This record gives sequence, structure tokens and C-alpha cells, in this order.
Amino acid sequence: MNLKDLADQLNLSPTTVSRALNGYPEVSEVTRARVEDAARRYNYRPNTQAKRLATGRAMAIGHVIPISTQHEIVNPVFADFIAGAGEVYARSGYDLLMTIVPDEDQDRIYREIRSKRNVDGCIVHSPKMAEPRIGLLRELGLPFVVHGRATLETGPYSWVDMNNIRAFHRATEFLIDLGHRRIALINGIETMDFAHRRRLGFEQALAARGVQADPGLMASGEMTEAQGYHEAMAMLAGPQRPTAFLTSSLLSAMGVRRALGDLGLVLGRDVSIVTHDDDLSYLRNGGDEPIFTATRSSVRDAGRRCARLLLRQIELGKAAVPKPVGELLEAPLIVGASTGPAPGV
Amino acid sequence: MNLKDLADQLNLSPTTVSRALNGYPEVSEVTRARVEDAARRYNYRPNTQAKRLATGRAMAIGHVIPISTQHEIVNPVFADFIAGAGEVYARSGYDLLMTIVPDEDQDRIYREIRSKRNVDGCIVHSPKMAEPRIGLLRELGLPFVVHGRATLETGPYSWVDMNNIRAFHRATEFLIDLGHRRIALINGIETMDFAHRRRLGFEQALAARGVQADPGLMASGEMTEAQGYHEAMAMLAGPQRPTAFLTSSLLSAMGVRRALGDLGLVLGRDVSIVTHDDDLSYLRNGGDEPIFTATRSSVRDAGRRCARLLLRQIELGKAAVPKPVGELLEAPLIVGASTGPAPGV
DNA sequence: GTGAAAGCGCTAACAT
DNA sequence: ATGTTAGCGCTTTCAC
Repeated sequence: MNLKDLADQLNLSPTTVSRALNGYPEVSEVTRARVEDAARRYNYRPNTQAKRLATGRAMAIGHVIPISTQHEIVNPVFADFIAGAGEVYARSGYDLLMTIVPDEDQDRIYREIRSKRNVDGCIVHSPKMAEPRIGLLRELGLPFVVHGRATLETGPYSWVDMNNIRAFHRATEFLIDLGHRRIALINGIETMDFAHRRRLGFEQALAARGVQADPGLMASGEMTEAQGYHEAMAMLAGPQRPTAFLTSSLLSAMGVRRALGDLGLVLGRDVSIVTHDDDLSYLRNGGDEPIFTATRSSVRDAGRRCARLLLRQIELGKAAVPKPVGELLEAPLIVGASTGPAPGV
Repeated sequence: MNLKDLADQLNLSPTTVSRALNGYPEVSEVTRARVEDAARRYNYRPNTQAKRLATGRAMAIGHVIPISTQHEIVNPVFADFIAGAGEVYARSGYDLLMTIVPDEDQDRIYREIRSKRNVDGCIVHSPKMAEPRIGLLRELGLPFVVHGRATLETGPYSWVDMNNIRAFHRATEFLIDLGHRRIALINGIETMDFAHRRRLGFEQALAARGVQADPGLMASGEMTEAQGYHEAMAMLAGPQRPTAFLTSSLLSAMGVRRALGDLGLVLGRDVSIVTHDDDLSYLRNGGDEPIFTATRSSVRDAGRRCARLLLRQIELGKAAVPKPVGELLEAPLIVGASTGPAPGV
């Protein structure tokens, strides 16, 4: 059943039917009702491709997921983010087009996407502090929203980001309030913007409370269980061992916990762990076991917001050049059984 | 630059240019070379939408990801699977179209996808033992490949699956060989086909070696850290505690490990853990720390195979009705530091 | 308020 | 081997 068939059934022209279905004002309400009714009865769905060709709009958003060839890791955050974004797209009639590319091919892929014209805009994932994709997309004239920020980028661009500085500032303060002075930071790779900001928040909080930062207690790496384990083992080996760990990821935190086990240390008594991690959504949010401090479904929310922002930008784009907007989200601070006062306090 | 422009530049008809670019045999090699050269120079890219409309092929594959509304979990396996599939699509010029839907809306979504005609086929994720989507897709005439199987489905269909029965059979045998007799199974939800099969493998191995299966040592649930922890705590509470755990997921295994810590039991000495988990890809495959038995990048491989199978089916579909095919993949057995002989052996 | 006609950029059947 | 013509199914002027 296509537009013409439907029009024939109704003894109307395809034009009128199209107008009725797309909410144009010049159709009489009675015809509109008739058309809508018939469309429903015949289960009519407009052919997406035809619509796209005619309007010149792809009605699709691209998500280009970089896949590092060095460490075969698909960032688990993507799943939740995309779930949120997908929700919004679905409601607005957009498709989500996903492309998985090796890190080094990104440039080529974006250009290709652009010239094939099969997306109206895209989301930039995992920005680095210096992010070449922003300049590229600007040059290509493809609307985009960055999930995160790129500190070293000078031009304007739209983004949605978690307030990483504040989250780590608060988490650090929380530990300081419990009497901890030797606090270790197990961070992500610090060329990534989020990791850079997390470190800033950590350092600022220490400085604000007059606690001396110890470079030996700051590690930056790949946010795996193994990383957490190794860094914790190393840091806990010396005489000046940390009394608390602040980690960037749930996996790292689990690694730290394993290290504690191996060393016969008790979590929450000898050593505390606080983690800011969007991955917590993998654990059942049963509420029965708040082991970690974490930002729960915040990633999904970020996905929704990114999507909304981008769609608004695209819709507006037809009329005026939209001006870039940023949205800063706060991470909830959830405190659980993994923390306690510093030993001797 | 579109086809017509390019043709004008070359003093050829759009038809010839199209034929040259699409590898039709009737073009002379010299014209083809001229055309290809010009296309490259002008950076010509065919408009995807137009091509799709003209050919009636969407050049896209749909992935419908069910998102359970009850437990807010996005199965982390999807990320890796999709990375594999995406790789194949990219090479073949297909797009990957992702839709995230609440479990209960699936029916509607598939019908919509079908009538909007924006995918040529789709992948069915996470099949249950009784899987209604298979019948639906068959009825809709939309080509599909199932990642996994649906035991209770009687009709033919194409699938790619991990050999879950064998994986768990071998893992169980491995533990029996180490002298373990009281082996606990921490499984996924057993209406899911993979979980059902894993249990089968476990039970078959016990039976084959004359070990009595204990219903008290079999748990089925959501594969979270909390599940592993709770089930392990419960099972280890009694006097007849298990000496080994076989878990379906890395998270569950981590939960079990935490329980051991809380109870002062030593991993690999008092209790062994073996886990079959595709999630291990989240951990850096540094090789320095084989804590678990696992199927590593196997999920990504499954993604690739599913995609290839589906594309083949679609290409063939034009000519003949393709007959369903199944592919059974073996999971590697990786053994690490988390296992040891049964106490007293 | 409705319809006829042209066109979006490509492919494919039918010439030549 | 190349060109002509007619669509694919929709939107969008423009005319009534």
C-alpha cells in the first residue's frame, strides 16, 4: 500500500493525502480525518526512502563508535548512552545509524557519511582534550553534538557533559571529611577529556583543604579490573599506603577490592573505595547493595539529552544557524558500605 | 556533484556512468576507466537515498535491541557483537540501523520496520527458548538470522550460536577432574535459550561422571555482581558447601569472589571459580592475568558470522529462497589462577 | 481546499 | 557498447 494506492481508495489526489498525513494546515478537517482513518485501516506506512529522497533529509542520526585497535575494548558506556538516544530518535521518527570504525579511519568515515548524505547529524563520542573531529565536522557542515567536552577546542560547539570536575571534587571532599589524607586516584587515560577533568576535581579538592597531593598516588590508565588491581597492589606495597581509593571505573574499583583481599585488608575499615562510574548500570540497581558511589542511569540520561539537542539543532538548522549550547549534568553522589573513616580517626 | 553532473562532464549518459561505476560488464574498459577516474577527481558519491529508492533495497540491516523495563540492564554483550557485525556491514556497503525498544513493543516495531522498508533484514538478539519473534519475522517475510537458538521453535531458521552445552560440559568436567564433587552453578535466567543450554551441559557432565546434582547448588537469575554474591553467600552458609562455582557471567563470578572474601575463604584453595563469559572482553586481554575461564572475543566473531550469513541470505534471496543454515561456534577454554584442586584432594 | 505536474538522484528495461 | 525512457514513492510548487 503506497501513497497512490491510498489516494485511489479515497478518491483523492496523492498530494492531498500527503498533506493530510503530514499535518499541513490547508486540508479540511473532515478530509484529514477520512485520510487518517483510511491510513490506519490499510496500515499504510510511507516509504522511508522515497520520503528521504524527496525531502533531502535522511531522518537518521549517525553514531560513529571508534574502536581502538590497540586495546580491544568497546567502551561499555556506549550501550547505555545509545539506549537513551535511541529512545528520543524513535519518538521523533529518526533512525539511529551506527558505524564501528578503527580509530585511525575516523576522518575518512565522517567524510564518507557526509557525502553519502545518509545522516542529518551525528554524535561525537569520547572526545579527547584536543579533538580533531570537531574541526572536521564543522568544516563538513554536518550538525553534531559532543558527548563530553574538548577542553583544548577553541571554537564553539554543542555538547552535553557530566560535571566530572565537581563529581570528583565532591567525592574527594567526602573522603577528606572522613579523615582520609592519603587518597589515591585511579584514573582513566588522561588525554581523554573526562579523565583530565576528573583529575582536576580531585586535585582542586585536595588543594582547597590543604592536603598535599602525592604523585605516587595518582595513576592513569585503561580502566580495567587489572589496572585497579595492579595500581592498588603497587600503592599498597609501600609504607606510606593510601587509606582510600577514588577510581574512575567500576572495574578498576573491583580490581582494588581484589588487591585488598590479597593483602588481607578489610574494605571500609582499613581502606575505603569510592568510584564514580557510569557503568554501575550493569549492576542491578536493586538498592540492596550500594557498594559504590556512582552515577547511575546518568549515561542514559546524557544520551537522551544529546539526542534532543541534536534534533533541535537540525530542525532549527533549516531556518537559522543554530548557536551552540552546552548542558552540564550533575552526577548523583551515592554512598555505600565501601567507605568508612580513615583508620585511627 | 550527482550522477547527471558527472555524466555531463564526461559527455556520457547517466546510464553509462551508472553502469561503469557499478561494475556492469557491458561497458568498455576504457570508458570505465575514464568514469572511475572522473568520479574520483570530482569526489563523487552516489546519493544513498536515491539508490535505495530505485533499487528497492534498503542497504541496511536492523538490530532491534530489547531493553527490559523491569531490570534496567543493557546486555553488555551487544556492544561486542555489534562491533563484529558492523565490521562486515561496512565492508559490504550496508548500514547498521539500531532500534532500542521496550520488551513489550517488539512486535509493533518489527511490523513497522517491515512496512517502512528501511532494512533488508535483521538480527534477532537474545532468543528465549520459545521465541515469538521468529514466527513473526517469517510471517512478515523479513530475512533474519538469530544470534543464539530457540529450542522450542519447530520451524527452520538461520542462526549462529556458541556451543553452550559443550562449553559448560567441558567446564564442569574440568572441575570434576580437579576432584570437585560439590559444584555450584550460577546461571542466567533459564527461559533464555543460552542459559537453558548451559544448564544442560552442566547436568550432562555431572551425570556422565556419576556425580549427583544438587538442586540447592543451582541458581538462575540476572547475572549481576549482586546475584553472584547473594547466591554464593547462601550456598556457602550451609554445612554442605560447594567447593567450586561455575558461573555464567563475569559479574556473577566477581560477586562470588566477594563472598569468598567476606567469609575468609581463599580463591583457588578453598573454593574454585570457573566462568564462561563473553564479557571478558571488557577486561584488557593483556594475558598477564587469566583469572577466569572465558570465551574472549568470541562474541565479536559471532557478530561477524551472523552478519555474513544474513547478507548472503539477502543477496541470494533475489534468486532463490535461501534455506536456513546454522553455525555452531566453539568457546575456547581458558584456565587461570582461579581454580585449584578440591580441598583434600 | 484540492489537484496536476515536475522533480529528488538513481536504476533498469528497452532500444539502437 | 551506449543512449532513451520510464519509473521508484514521495514532496512541493503552481494553478484552479
